[in-house]
Amino acid sequence: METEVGVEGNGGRMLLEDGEVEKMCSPSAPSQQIPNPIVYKLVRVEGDGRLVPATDDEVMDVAELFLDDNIDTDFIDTEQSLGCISGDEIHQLESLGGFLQADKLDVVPEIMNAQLQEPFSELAPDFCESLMTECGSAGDCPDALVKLSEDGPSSPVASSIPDFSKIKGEICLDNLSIRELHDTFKATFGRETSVKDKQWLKRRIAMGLTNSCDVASASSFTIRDNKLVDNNVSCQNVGAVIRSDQPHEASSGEDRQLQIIQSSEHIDQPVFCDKRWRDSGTSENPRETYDNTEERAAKRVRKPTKRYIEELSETESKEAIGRLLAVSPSSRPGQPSPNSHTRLARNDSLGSRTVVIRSDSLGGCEIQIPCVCRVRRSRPRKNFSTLLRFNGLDVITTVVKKTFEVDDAPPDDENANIVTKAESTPEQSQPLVIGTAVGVEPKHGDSSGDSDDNIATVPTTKGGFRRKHHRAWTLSEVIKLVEGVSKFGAGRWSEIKRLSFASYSYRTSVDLKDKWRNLLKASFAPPDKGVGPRKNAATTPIPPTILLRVRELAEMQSLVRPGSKVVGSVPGDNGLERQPGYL
DNA sequence: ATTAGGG
DNA sequence: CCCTAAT
Repeated sequence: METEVGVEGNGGRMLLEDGEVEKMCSPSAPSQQIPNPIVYKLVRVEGDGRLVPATDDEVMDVAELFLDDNIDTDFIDTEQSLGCISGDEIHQLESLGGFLQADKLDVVPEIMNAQLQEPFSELAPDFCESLMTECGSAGDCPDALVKLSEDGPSSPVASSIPDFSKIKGEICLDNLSIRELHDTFKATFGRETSVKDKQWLKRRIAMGLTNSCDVASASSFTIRDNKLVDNNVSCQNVGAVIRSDQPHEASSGEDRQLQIIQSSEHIDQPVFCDKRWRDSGTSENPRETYDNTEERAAKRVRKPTKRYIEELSETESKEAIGRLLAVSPSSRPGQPSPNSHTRLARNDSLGSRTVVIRSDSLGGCEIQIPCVCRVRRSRPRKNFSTLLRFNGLDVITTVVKKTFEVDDAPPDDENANIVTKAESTPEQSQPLVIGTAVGVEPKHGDSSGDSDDNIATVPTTKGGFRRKHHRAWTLSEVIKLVEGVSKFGAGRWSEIKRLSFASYSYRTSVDLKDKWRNLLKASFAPPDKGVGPRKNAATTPIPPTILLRVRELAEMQSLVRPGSKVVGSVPGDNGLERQPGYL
């Protein structure tokens, strides 16, 4: 999809050291009609604080997050108008000064919702329209959303580059006229503003200059050598806001992160990821000082509706679902639910993250398919772990791995094998829905009755989130195991797994090994003092025959194995009489 | 990646 | 079942 939605007119321009992103953000054609376009651009913050244009994969990653709503809808609360990353990264963000505007990150889903509130509805209806069209029909939103014109036909609007040379020396905002304030604003932020509120302008400029919101009383600044000198308010990293010929040496974050930069004319609100913005009192809230008019900019925006999410998801995964349904004929007559449906599942175990899960009926078994429908072409960047969250309170450092881990709730039934992890790598375990070889035969009419428990991820006491809960071994599984061992020998568990447990995707080779160990123990252990009823029926009683067989096999194995711990036992001696050769 | 063994 | 160490 070569749609270009990233357009930029007079909007903010990011200050990237080598202008690379600037190039990428060069306005595309529609910018003439759309005075207030919105630009999303992904950049990565290098360890030295430099910004590096995001790679396609990163872009895709973020796009997925948008679609998947893994960035919780909470963040859509723009009331806070703050997007914060995490405490550790605040510095970096601060160093980016007024050029990070994250408070409208949700604008994309919003826009596509077509039920926009100001200012977007008035801003760029065409833009919205095209977005909707693109996403609705093509079902390829990620690309459409983030695809930025890398070779925009138009030339960059030079005037939108902040130019601190214009505000050299001492300035006193109080003495400036609206017009001068506008100029200063532009010099500070690199874009025009139409706001006529002097107070607001002053605040904004002050904040821009100081990279702080503690500008309650500050109105005089001295700019020298592109640096803010000696003003009353805290001002770290002012240099970062100022265009400089030298690379940013802003912060010293170790991690590279993806960050989303967005700017829009009507959001004249630089975002400082600083608690002060939130915590500051009423008079400190920039929104409130700018609350009175039709020009009110960043207004609270609605969350994307469920419907939106669903539809989007539907489009995205329709194909995959279709495949799955095609290869998985209904095998359980007892169950109705012919129609697939989706539902929105919310997983609050991990900091209230919303996960969209599609529930579908496959062969009578409900299968949950996380709507992560885009197949990543390559692995994400190693440290791509920090994502934005826009909830006023918290900052989230969402590790992508964990984000998707939740989705990794195997169907836990015979159909489990149709949902597999592709590209499962240690660093990244994003489950992908793919149609796999389903040449599997659930033939054993045996009671593989555990087919329908919905086992999901289980949070561990401390940090981790472990997957399965417990899956009782069925008799048929045990038998298969025993058979496998007899065929391939104990220890060849990966073999057994592959050849005998192909249809039990949830049993790993380790599981097999463990189970065998247990079987062994059981088989050699005293034959159960059959004292009355087992209170714990949980333990599937293993038929003595099986146990016997296990013992046989164990002995054989021990013979063959180098353990040679075997006592005077001759090959062929089905040492049923012999007792445990514990090893 | 697989296996073995302990927890 | 999980984790880890050793292959």
